Amino acid sequence: MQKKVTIYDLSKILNVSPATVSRGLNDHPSISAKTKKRIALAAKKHGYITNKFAVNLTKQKSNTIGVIVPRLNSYFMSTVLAGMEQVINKVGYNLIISQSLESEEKEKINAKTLLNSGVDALLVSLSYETSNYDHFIDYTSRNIPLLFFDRVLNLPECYTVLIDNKAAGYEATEHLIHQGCTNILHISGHLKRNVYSERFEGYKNALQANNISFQEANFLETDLNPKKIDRVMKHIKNSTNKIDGIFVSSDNFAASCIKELTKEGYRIPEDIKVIGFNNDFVSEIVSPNLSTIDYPGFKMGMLAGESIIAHLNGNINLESINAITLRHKLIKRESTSK
Amino acid sequence: MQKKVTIYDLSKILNVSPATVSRGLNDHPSISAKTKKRIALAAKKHGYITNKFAVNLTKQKSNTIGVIVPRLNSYFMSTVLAGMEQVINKVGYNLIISQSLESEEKEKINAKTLLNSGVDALLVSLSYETSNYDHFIDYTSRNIPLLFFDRVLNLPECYTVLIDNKAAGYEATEHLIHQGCTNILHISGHLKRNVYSERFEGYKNALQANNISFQEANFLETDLNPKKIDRVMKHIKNSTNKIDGIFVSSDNFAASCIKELTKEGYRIPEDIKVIGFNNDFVSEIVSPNLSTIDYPGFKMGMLAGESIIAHLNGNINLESINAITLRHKLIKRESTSK
DNA sequence: AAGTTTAATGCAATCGGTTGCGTAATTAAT
DNA sequence: ATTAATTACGCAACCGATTGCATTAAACTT
Repeated sequence: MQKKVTIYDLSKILNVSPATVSRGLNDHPSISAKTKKRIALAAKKHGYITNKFAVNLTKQKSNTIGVIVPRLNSYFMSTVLAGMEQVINKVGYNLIISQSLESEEKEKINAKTLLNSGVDALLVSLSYETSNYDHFIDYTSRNIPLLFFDRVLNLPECYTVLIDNKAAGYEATEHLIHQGCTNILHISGHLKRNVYSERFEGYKNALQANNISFQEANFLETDLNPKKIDRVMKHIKNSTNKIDGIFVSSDNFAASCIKELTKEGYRIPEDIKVIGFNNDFVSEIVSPNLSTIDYPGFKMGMLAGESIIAHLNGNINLESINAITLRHKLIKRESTSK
Repeated sequence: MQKKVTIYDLSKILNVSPATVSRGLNDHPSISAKTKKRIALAAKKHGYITNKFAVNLTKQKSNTIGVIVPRLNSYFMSTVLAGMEQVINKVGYNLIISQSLESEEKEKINAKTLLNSGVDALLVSLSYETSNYDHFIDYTSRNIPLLFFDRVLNLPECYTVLIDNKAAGYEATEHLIHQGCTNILHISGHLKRNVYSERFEGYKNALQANNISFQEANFLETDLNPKKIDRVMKHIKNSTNKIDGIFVSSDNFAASCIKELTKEGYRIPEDIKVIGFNNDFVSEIVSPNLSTIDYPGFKMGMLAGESIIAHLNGNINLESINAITLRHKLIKRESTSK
């Protein structure tokens, strides 16, 4: 193994000071062109690579951004991350990614770990469980920028990137109503999270606007895990009024519903119409095709990444901005046709 | 904003030397219990957090592991990453994740960036394109452990985690044969990558073992992008001998095939039987259910993570091990039933 | 009581760049 | 030719923790 080459080694080789080598490598204006060339050549020749540890220490900056997501293995989240990674890498930053696995405890630990490892900023999408937010105080009190995306939190110092879930929930529900549904079941995630509570709001508003009274029995709070579909099926079968429409807050779960309902003899969309959320890949695969809300995950990731970078570079100041809302889109497919 | 507290601040407050504070915080045996307690208390009281930049510099180690994957937004990859993240976080390491987007150029850049940022090890799944491997020399020559998973490379110093793709390809193909198929199309990814070339080998071996001669026309090298399904459909329609079985190297693509074939009037599995690869979520959603090869992504991630950690801790030496092969499993579903 | 262990802590160098300030060398101005 | 202005570079402190090697203080031997 070759031992690592430092600017001190280069400075000896070139007979200049380490300061000159450092400035030369960083293209500092006060170094002459020839000297820069000599330095660059020597650096290449001896395989010099800058020791980021030392740079980080002096600059007190790691060029690294932390991310906490509920889970990595979801189509939506991995798409968001792909967007982030793309813009962030382009400007020389790195992404440290960790998952909370929907646990508040793990989210806290991750936040602390990332704080410790010196991330320059933190991007978070909250876990299902989280209801105490003290672990973010460490960041705000240290002026480390904090940005929430998708599953957000309305802290005064923080900035959020999301879609208008209330409007989207409204549109999805109204679409079902327009297609003739009158007794619509809403299968939601945990209401603690904005994304679900707001879609629920939208759902209720759409009902009201169309003179349909909301029934408690038509609301199901779940963890949207396709493996726990049984409870939903039981609920549907046992409902007193025949359910003729379902608005599910996740495509995966909606696809499972379609699959299971079909198996039980229900015809989709004739007996029950179904609409999902996310425009996941499965929505085009399931039969019948799933109507859904297009959710711009990749753009959300890019935007979150761009915003945080711009803030770090001092180009924009997130403190004056509250939230960025992305455009969503209703996608009508077979599962809700008349 | 509170200014950051250092061990020097604490040492002044407590009237001890910085060395004592450092040792106290690290539970060094030569510090008395009372002093340790005083130090711990003061640290908590003043919100001290260790400056990882300084630690990294002295220790020349970042407790960070780099990962390069082709894409983040794939069900399989995000599952692998979830496995890695889980084991790696548990032992106090962080994961820096980057994606090559199937481009050799980007893979090279990522490798360099990660090297620069001082990762302690690198985990790689190769891009489609990559055919030159010089960017990994920087790692091997510096004795930075390098581990390939899934899409691997057989370098002497490197360690790989994968499944037996040849056997899996054999089983998938033979299953189709057992179900009565005699003219089986294989839709593959780029043969440059082991995962695809070996499945192809397995496919050919299974044909041969069953006295079916391999037809060039029954092999399609693609990039497995569902958006480019047209070419495949054309191929199937134009094939001289009626194709009665398809072995696709990806569930997503297989699901798209089923969808499209059904649309064109083919009956699955009566006219054509289809088997995929990966046991992705969509395989259970598509109608008919897709037979496939179960591919232990989460375990693969865990194993890769555990191996690299064990190596870094000196518990095992990867240099003596060549490859770890995980168990796969044939999953028979409706798409290949008789 | 003098010498020897043992326990507890401090000194100071080190990791590898960065950067404000000073200085020598070169060029421009008068 | 002398002074002023640039240009090019070096000095040395600094970022914050770690650690080998003293050193001091306390405990133990004989």
